[in-house]
Amino acid sequence: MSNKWVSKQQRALEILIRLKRLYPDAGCTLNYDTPVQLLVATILSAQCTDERVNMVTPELFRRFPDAGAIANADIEVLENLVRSTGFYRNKAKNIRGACRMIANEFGGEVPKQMEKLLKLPGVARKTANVVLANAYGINQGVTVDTHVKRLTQRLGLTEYTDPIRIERDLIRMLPQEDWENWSIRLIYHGRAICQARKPNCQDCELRDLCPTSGNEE
DNA sequence: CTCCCGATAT
DNA sequence: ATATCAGGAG
Repeated sequence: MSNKWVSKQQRALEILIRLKRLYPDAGCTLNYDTPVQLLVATILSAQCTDERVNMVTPELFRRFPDAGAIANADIEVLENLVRSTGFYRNKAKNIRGACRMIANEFGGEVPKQMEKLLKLPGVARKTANVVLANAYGINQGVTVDTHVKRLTQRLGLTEYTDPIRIERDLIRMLPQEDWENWSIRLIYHGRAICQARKPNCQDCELRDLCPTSGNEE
């Protein structure tokens, strides 16, 4: 790695420029029609590919299109509909619990405040950030999922392993209007090139900016 | 820290 | 066989 990149922030900003060029059309890969549906899809996406989530949500949303419908659904029916996404008992309980709270306390709409979102069962910073950014265009934080965590560490932009602390580092380094741009493009890059098992550094356009490039052989 | 958990790639 | 997937709760 060249030593012309004196600070982590300078390197992060250059990486952001590259990512925008590499993935100009990157966007949320979960399918949904409403903020409630995005919230449900994001809860289902825990430790599961978006592709798999998109296989179960059409039937789920056809039968239970809004928060009120999911709130009143039979728990075993929900479990069977979401089973293939894994953690299906927790996920069924959480999406119903979240929809009950939304229907009863938030007028059937996903709240736009971080504090209220974090009260929903199955919703922590990562899910809240995804919903706020993609449904409402609100950049309240940086989404740190497994890909963002892994790539931020490999790129030497944080010393932490805790997603909350990693998010704090990224918030300091990046302009707020690019918080979601950063996350979604790192996720694309993590899926396509910098994979968990195989970093694929030979094909990586960020080689010269990455302190761990080439260490995977 | 452990547990939740099915589908898929390696 | 094992690691991993837009994590969260106890």
